[in-house]
Amino acid sequence: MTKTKGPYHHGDLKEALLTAGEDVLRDRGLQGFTLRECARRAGVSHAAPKHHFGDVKGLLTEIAARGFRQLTRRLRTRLRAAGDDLDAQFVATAEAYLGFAEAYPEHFRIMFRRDLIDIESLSVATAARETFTELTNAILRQRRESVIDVDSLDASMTSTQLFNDILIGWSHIHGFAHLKLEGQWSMAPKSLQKEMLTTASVRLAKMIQSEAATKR
Amino acid sequence: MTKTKGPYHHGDLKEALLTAGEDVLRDRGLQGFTLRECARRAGVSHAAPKHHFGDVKGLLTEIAARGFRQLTRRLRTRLRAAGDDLDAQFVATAEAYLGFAEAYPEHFRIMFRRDLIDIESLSVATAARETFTELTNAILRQRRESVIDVDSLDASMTSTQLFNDILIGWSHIHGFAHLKLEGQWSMAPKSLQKEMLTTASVRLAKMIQSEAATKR
DNA sequence: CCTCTTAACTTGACATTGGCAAGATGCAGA
DNA sequence: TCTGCATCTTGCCAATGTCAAGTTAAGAGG
Repeated sequence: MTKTKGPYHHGDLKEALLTAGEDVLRDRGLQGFTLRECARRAGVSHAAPKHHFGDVKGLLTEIAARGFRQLTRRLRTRLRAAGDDLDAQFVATAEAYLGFAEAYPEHFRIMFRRDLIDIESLSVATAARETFTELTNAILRQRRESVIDVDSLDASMTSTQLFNDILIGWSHIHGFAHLKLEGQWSMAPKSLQKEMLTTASVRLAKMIQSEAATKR
Repeated sequence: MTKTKGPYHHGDLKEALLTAGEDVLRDRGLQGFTLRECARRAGVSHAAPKHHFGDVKGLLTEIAARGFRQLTRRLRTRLRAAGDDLDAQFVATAEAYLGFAEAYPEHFRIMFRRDLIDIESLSVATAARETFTELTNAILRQRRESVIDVDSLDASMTSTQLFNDILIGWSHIHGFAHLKLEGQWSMAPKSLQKEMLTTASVRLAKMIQSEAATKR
């Protein structure tokens, strides 16, 4: 139980604390998440995290930023595997989002807790913008418009037509994932839930496609 | 700061602790919620809550149940004010849900936190079923089918058609409310957000109406 | 190679928390 | 009036977040 006489200077304590924090989240949950436990796992004293993150909010904020980056990666990976079919692409995005929420439930929780993290911090705001861009592109594809990069996000958002589609798309995907994560679909037959998401997502995808077509 | 020499037996401490707990949630947030602070506001000793709620999870669970009951009331009230127009009815449901989330943000948070509350408890499960029934009826109205009461919920849920509509409807409403609550629509022009929810909800309502009509 | 500034980390302390155990109180029923 | 028992208090413990002050060593400047 004694400290293994590591070097006084850790080398990369910031990184070590981040992964330690993610470990704590994974197997103790948000309730069991403590700065001191993170420090213990990183093999440093209980006050060591202060220098790198300030307080517990600072550490959670950086972990949340990692969550957004991971979510973005997942969205891109699954999209690539979906092929050229528009419906399949939208379903892939919805399933990737849900898959992230189920694979990293505690990350998902803190990412959407403005009281626990500093949502305005550079790292979170930047990472979240990247995620949001990916979701915007999911809608743009359904509308058969060209995708954008993160720098064009604000400009694109001035289109109320597009934003309305995004609102429908993100709310659908996020709402289902959040309710599923928190056990609110328990009244539904478990076997059908995944299939249900697919069916629902295809319906929305077709609606977005057809309404975009009629506007043309 | 000394205790004002109240009677040893409080009279209705359980109720007093619940309202005290709601007060703490309102002006200190979920982070600042402590059993001891609740006890202080109720004017009892720090261990008094144990007899009525066991631990902090027990108290939060009952507060969450109150949240579901309040949400149900709000859904019913706003629906009554919406008149006979189907679109207006669905918009009223969506706005009532969002309105609850904004009026009782901390309630909303704990209601959907299965790690903080006992989601299986009788009070929460019962209250949540009532809410879910109200949302189901919102969909049934769009489908021009007759509404149900809470006892018919399980039977109705065997219809995959209906459940798919519910999934779309609740995910949409809940997802928007949750994302709004946690500040994730910041990139959108604030002035348009309420209007945006209306427009989006009407689109979904019409989709549900028309698809139900073609199946007939 | 030496010094010395300073970032990186430790130690110790404090108020606060949740929860347990044991005791005090007084209501309700005999 | 007496007594059982739910109700509430007091006292305690380990754990936590954060702060202040001390310790270490990495690395820049000579």
